[in-house]
Formats: sequence, C-alpha cells, structure tokens
Amino acid sequence: MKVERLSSKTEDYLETILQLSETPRGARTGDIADALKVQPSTVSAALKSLKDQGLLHYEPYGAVTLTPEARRLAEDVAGRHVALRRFLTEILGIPPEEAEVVACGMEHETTPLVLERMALLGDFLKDHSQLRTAWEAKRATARGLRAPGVESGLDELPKGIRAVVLSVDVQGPLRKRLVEMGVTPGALIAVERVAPLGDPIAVEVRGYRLSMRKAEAARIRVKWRPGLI
Amino acid sequence: MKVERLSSKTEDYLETILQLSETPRGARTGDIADALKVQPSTVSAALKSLKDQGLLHYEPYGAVTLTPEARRLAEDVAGRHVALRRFLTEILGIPPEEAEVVACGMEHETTPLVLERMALLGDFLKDHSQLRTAWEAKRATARGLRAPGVESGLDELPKGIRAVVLSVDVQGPLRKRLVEMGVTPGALIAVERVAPLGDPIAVEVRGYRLSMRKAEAARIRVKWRPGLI
DNA sequence: GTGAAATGTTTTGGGAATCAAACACTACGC
DNA sequence: GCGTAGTGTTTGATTCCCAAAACATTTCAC
Repeated sequence: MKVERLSSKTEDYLETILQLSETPRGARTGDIADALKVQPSTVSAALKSLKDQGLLHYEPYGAVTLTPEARRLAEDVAGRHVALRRFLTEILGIPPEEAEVVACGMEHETTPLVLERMALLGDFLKDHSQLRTAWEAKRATARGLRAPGVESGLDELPKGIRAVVLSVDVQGPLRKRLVEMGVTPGALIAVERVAPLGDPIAVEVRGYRLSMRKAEAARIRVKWRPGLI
Repeated sequence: MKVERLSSKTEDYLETILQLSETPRGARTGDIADALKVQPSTVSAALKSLKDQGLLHYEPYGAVTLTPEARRLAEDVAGRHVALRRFLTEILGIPPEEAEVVACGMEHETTPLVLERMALLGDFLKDHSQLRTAWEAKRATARGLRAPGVESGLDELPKGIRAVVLSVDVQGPLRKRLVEMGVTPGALIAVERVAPLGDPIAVEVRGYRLSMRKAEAARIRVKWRPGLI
C-alpha cells in the first residue's frame, strides 16, 4: 500500500529481524536490542510502530515475523549491506570490522546504480589479475598519504563544480581584468563551459561570466567545494 | 573543549553555512533553509542551538559567521563530500546529480581510511590509462546488469561472512551427513577456515562444524547476509 | 521619511527515537 | 503446582527535528 520511504532506523530494525529470524532462537526482543545497541524498551516501542505500519506480525510476548512485503524490503537492505561491505573489503582493502560499520551507515544512503558500479568494478579487477595485484601492492604501500579537500589549478576543475579561489598567480592586463571581475582569494568560482578543443574556458564568478585561456586558468589555484552551480 | 561527535544534521548546517558564507550574499537564514530544504523557522532554531554549542557567532537578524573551530569542522565535512563525489563521478561514472545526493548522505558515514583508499584508487587508475579506458568501456556497456543481494556457491563465500543456504545439490552419503548436520535451505551458514591449499574447507552451521571438499561446497547455493560470524 | 513587501523569528505543537525505572509475563527447576 | 529468575512491556521524560502561523524586523520604492 504505502510506498513511503522507510527511515534508516526502520531499515535497521527490519534488517536485524530478518537476520535473527534465520537463527534457531528466532528474533527475540532482547537479541534485537543487543544487535542494535539500544534498550529492550526501545525495541518494544519500535516493534509496536512497525506492526502499525503493517511490516510485521507480532503480539506482546509472542514471536516476531516479517510480512512478505517487509521481508522483501529487509532482503533489499541486507543486499545493499553485503554489496557495500564486499566492495569496501575486497576492493578498497578496508579491515572487516571497519567495513562492517561503514557499510552499516552507508547502506541507507546508496542507490542501485552505485551498487551496480561497485560490483562491476569488482568484476573488472577480478578479470585483470596483474592489475589487481598492482593495485593491492599500491594500496599496501601507501599509508596515510592523502587527506580529502581537493586543491588544483582552475584548469583541472571539472565543469559545474564549485570551488574557492586560493591564489591568483597571473601578471599583466589579465590580472587587472580578473581582479575587476572579482577573481580574488576567497571568491567562489566555477567552470561553465569548455570549448571543444579544451581552450578557452568559460568561467563564472560572483555572477559574472568571463573567458580565459587554459594556461591562464592553470595559474589560479582553487579548492573544491560541495555543490553544483 | 568538547570533542563530542557532531550529529549529521549539525554537520549539514555547518557545511551549508560555510558554502554560503563564500557567496557575496553571505549565509542568510532563508538561503540556508532553501539549501537544506527545510523551513526558515527550523533554521532559526538550529542557529540558536549551534550558537549555544559555540559553533558560530550570530545575533537575530544579523549575519552568521562560523567560529574558527567550526570552520575547521565544516571544511572537513566539505572535504569528505568533495572526495566522495569525485570518486562517484570519476571512478564509478555516476551522473553528477545522483553523485551529489549520494555523497551528501555518505559524507556522514565514512571514515578517513575509506576516503584515502578511494583517492588512491583514483590515482591508480589515472596512472594506468589503458586500464582506465578499459574500465570506462566496461562501465559504459554494462547497464542495469546486476542487482545487489549476492548469491554464489558456498565455495565462493569468503571466510567469516554469514549466508543462508538456498539449495543443496549433492547426492549420496554426503547429502545424508549434510542434512543431519542441518545444512538445509534456510539454514544460516559460514565458512570458518580454508585449508592452506584451498581444500577442504571448514564450515559452521547451526552451531556445528563440519568439513567438506571445495567441489562439494560448490553445489551448495547460498545467499550472502550482513554480519560477521 | 513612510509604508508595503520581503525576510527573519517566536510560539506552539507534533512525531520519532531513545532511556530508566516500574511493572507484567513466561518458563523452568524443584 | 509454585515461585523465582529471566525476559518483555509500559510509563514518563528527554532530545532532536520539523512545520504552520503569528509576530517582528529590515529593506526598498516612492
């Protein structure tokens, strides 16, 4: 009936219940509480709410069983979880415990396309074993090298991504024009269009649009920001 | 002072405020509300709470500015966001709009190691351009192929991952032994140990442990489940 | 300057998730 | 059978997030 998106907590409950109902003990309140690290009283309230939403059959002090619809949803969540953890451990080489908690958080935020591509990348690396070995070697040797917060020249900024100007290492008449247009450290900037041959590029800054050569753009250092223009 | 982890909502507010304070308009209540898709009244309340936590300077009807500490935190969130979006678009080939919203959700659930490995994988593919081309080709041709919810033979199940038995296509005395030990459709199963040469493997099911040949394990279909044993 | 339009805030109320503590039920040993 | 230990539920309160509507302030056109 209702197609409303489940809250991430609801997804967690369904996933846990599915998991536990496959054990000999079945899904018991206390076990659910342990698994989700909450108090039994919280689980009790949650079960009542889930029952009201038609997601499970349950009477106080009785057994918990998912409805077919809820089971389908729970299988889906579990599938996302497994696919993510697999990617994190097998491709990125994240230790199992860390991968488990990250997958647990991300499983509510991902999309089918992302999961599909992750699986595809896994297959791809599997098909190119010499490559895979090289990747595993690289991953093993590089430790704590880079932190996020990308900085680059303006010429490397992808189209439509916002960035903040860090510095402008340009001289002569162009510098004057840039400053007049507001291209100064701290200004928000984006690349709007790149000519077919990659040069010149159209840039938007403070509501103005201006055009510059790629070589000039390379002298402008920027730091990438979230948000498209 | 306080080292408490920020809630994901708090992180969202800080990130948005940082972003907006780099525009000529500055960070205004209404703009924050638009960006986060909430009502202005909600933003008003949130700003008061953030001010109480010492994360920003703000007087009613006045301008919002982050404290240096909050700015650092916001930069960090923004960096995670950028790194994730970059991975999603450049490596996985996710369209920008979808990558943006997925990154927005995942940025609160990731860890430094995961981000580092994603960046490293980007570098790696950049260094192997023929490979990268092959990957992009594969990604372009495979559309909507696989959904999550991994099924495989028991022999392909990684050590320590739980799975549910789907079917047992084994005949003869081994079948009898498997059924007696509880290896039947629906049972929860896991691989406990793999001998040095990959054969035989030790399996745990319903609290029992048993050993079988890899070839036999291949006839047992399983569906992967979240959770380590 | 002044008043209407735009913008921002407060008040009020509600839903979701949580916990602690008091209370109810079940199951098992004897 | 019966009582107690273990398990599950209810109650009452808190915190967070959100919205609608009433109210306040600022801004800008004239």
